[in-house]
Amino acid sequence: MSLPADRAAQGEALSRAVWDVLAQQGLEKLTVRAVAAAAGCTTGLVMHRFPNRRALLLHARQLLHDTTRQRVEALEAAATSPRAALRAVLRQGMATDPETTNWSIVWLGFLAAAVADAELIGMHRRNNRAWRQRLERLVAAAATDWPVDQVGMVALGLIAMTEGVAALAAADPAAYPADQQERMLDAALVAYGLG
Amino acid sequence: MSLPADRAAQGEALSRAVWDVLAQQGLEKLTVRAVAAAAGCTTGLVMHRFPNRRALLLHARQLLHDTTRQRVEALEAAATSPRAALRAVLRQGMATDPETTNWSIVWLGFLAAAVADAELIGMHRRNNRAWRQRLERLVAAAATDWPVDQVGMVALGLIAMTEGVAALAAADPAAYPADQQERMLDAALVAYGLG
DNA sequence: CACCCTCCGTAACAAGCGTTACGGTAACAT
DNA sequence: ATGTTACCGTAACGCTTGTTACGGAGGGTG
Repeated sequence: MSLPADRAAQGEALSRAVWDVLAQQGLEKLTVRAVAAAAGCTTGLVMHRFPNRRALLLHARQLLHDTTRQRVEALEAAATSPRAALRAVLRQGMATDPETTNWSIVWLGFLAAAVADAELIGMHRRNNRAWRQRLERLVAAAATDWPVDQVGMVALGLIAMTEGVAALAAADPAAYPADQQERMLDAALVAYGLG
Repeated sequence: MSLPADRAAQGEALSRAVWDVLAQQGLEKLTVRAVAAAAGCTTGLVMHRFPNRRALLLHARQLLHDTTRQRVEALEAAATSPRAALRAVLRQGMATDPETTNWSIVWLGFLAAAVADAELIGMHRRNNRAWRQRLERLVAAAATDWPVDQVGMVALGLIAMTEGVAALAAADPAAYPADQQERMLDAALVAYGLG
């Protein structure tokens, strides 16, 4: 018989295949056949697991969010101070190694795909707002005496900066090496009074 | 007879149609037929003007860069001080109105399309490096006594922040209204000592 | 052994894609 | 008026796409 765990594991593997195709071949080549090939199966399995292509993309998008959330929560729990937690969480949002670079490319691909898909853009907004709230909480914990306005503006500046440098570094890794991104982040934290 | 200006104007109109389709329908629907429909002509004209779809995209991508460069140079020339020039140039890079929001979506679409296209990614890198040099020059002019390292880090932070907030605001305009972006920019400039 | 049910690979389908070839139209030259 | 040339709309081609339907393989159950 087929345990639900098996089906879930297959869905996860297919979602990972979606990420791979998106990172290596781009959104235009993100076809059901390409995903099946990347997962080492046929299109039959894919279409038996998901009702259609969109459902596959939606699942992969949500799994991407859940995965990064788990990773971020682990970083947050392991940090020794509020400022260390803030820096660790921001750091993983940049593209400082092949792994995070891949995630940034995949993130960009989903964002581009969301332009014409109401459900995808809805997921992006939910996830991004949660992400923003998390960072506002981290900034508030790192600067307990700040007014709410300042917390919001600084959190927004830090979110935008890391998101932006991740995209830039993903598109041109040679021009945006890891140490420059880290020094940029530290310079911003110091400038905001969070160093 | 057909002056070269006519052909150039047609190429420009088709490129604008590419932007429209990219902004309103997304990369996946960016077909030759959709571009022709947006331009009010048939696929025949498109394929007589450009050898193939890729050439059309490359032309539209380069024209996007040239257009923004012209706009930025006008802003820079009209500024009354180095700091005003820096702020004006950074400001237009965000998504603070429907026009700049559209440009941000188009920019994202081209970036996503560049993942699988060596020539598109090459254009992106050339243009982005020129953009970065421009901002380093503006930051250096606004803070004449800074060491080169600091100029580079601050310029990078500002570029990444505006690029990032443009993407976020394009994907979720309600959550990132124009005044929040502006206040975020001002807060960052003040924090960096460029207010 | 026979039966059945689940799973999934294979093959086909219509639709949409980029691209090509043809044919008509309008303007200019003679 | 007639021939020539440039321009571009129309229609078709082959290919790839998402999706569907069929059929076989494998393991429980009587």
